[in-house]
Amino acid sequence: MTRRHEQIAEALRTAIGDGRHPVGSALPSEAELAAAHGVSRGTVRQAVSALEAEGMVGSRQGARRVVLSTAPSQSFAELRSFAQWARGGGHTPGGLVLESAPGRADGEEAALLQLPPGGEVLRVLRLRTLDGEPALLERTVYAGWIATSVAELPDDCESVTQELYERTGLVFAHGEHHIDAVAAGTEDSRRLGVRRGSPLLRVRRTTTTPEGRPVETSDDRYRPGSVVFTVRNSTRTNPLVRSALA
Amino acid sequence: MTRRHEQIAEALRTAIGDGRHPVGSALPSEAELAAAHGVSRGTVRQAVSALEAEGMVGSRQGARRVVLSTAPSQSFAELRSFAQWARGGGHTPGGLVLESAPGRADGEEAALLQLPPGGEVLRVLRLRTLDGEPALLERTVYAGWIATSVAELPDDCESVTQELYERTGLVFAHGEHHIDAVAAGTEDSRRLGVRRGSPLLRVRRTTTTPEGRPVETSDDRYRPGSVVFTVRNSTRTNPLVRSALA
DNA sequence: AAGTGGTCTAGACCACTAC
DNA sequence: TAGTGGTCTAGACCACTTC
Repeated sequence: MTRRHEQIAEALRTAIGDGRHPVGSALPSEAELAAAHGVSRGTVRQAVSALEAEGMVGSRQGARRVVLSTAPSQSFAELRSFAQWARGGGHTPGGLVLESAPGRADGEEAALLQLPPGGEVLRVLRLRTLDGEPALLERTVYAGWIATSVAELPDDCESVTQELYERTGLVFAHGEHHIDAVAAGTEDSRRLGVRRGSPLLRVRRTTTTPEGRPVETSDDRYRPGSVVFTVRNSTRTNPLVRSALA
Repeated sequence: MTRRHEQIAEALRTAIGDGRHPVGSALPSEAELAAAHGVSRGTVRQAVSALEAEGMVGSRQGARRVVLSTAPSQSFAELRSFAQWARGGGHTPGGLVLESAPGRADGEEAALLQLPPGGEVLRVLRLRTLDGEPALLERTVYAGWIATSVAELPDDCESVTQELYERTGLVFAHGEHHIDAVAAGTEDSRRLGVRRGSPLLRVRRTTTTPEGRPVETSDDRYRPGSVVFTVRNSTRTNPLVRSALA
């Protein structure tokens, strides 16, 4: 990484992580950091604002920045790719395609994927495991233009994200996630090994390319006790919205 | 608002919202926006990076920014305060304290609130309603130093956040939220009017002041079908983490 | 080749905090 | 009152996309 602001951010993350800046303590001033790293104040501000977006430090005009958390940094890749996330946490991911069939988009799917009504899609039902235990059931709908490549993947493909990137150069860059809780249906309970009606964490998501072109939309159901989602936010960074249903 | 970059961001949000920049279209270049608003490029970049953090636009080096979504902006205040959030969406919030009792922090609570083991806390059980319907059950633990002020609030206080601000000047600035799904227990089901064992969305959160001092930690359980959480993210902005349980 | 966003500099002034 | 972060300017060069 040759970018100075990213180097400085990484140095600060390390210093916070190993206790040189404990939670509750004040960070050096921007001027001090600029002098220490031999850069301008603007570059230092780029670095600390990254930490602020990650929720690791807080700031108030007139006072020094405060360390809020020592937690490691997050990554979109980890959120998007089950396999990358699992390996990053020291777990072993697994995947198995249970069903895969071409079809036509219904009204909602067409809107989410920005396809014409009745456009071609590929529906895939995939079971994901964590250390050998069923963790979530994915019902994914892929837009027609990527369907052929997805259909060619092996059934036990561990990381769809990585395979698609290597085969087609496709990059996932943006995502929208809706989180709620539902009761396990018949298929959910059979596939995940839980009782019918037991609580599942549902995440409905749509992912797009860097250009904003939708690639897939999915309904993921997590077995309780296997996974927790965490959001860290501040007055300045507002990643999460709570929405009421109609 | 006298800040130029915030004015420009708001103008862009409006333009995107009313269709002058449809989803998928390109935004004007930074140079054009700077000229149009009579500011430097740096100020324009502050404005568009706010939209990027909100997930409304995407960007790639060398190409113009792309509109990803027309959704309105989000706010930490809305996430933190049930009442503010509800009113913003045109709903009527209600609140009722069911139980309130002083106590001593157990190990986990002491750690979350940065109190000594056995430190004084105030435990409050509160039912929140949306348009008259039970929406969530809050089990909140307040740090001792704010407990007196909380205990003085009326039982049917609509917005705890706002009342505490007006009475003590306390501001909530940072939060960490852990989201999963659980089955309704006996008390949950009675208070929320759902069957025992039915799925609830659980959010465990800790909130701190701008200085990073923890104020409260809470276990909130949402009735299914009443509320959805939404996260929008990008390669660049990483608000959400998925964590496996031990 | 021209345009665009990403990075970086070296200043300036202001609002707010801490003492 | 001195220090600090928030805002803003007016440049510069580079990597990348688009044509």
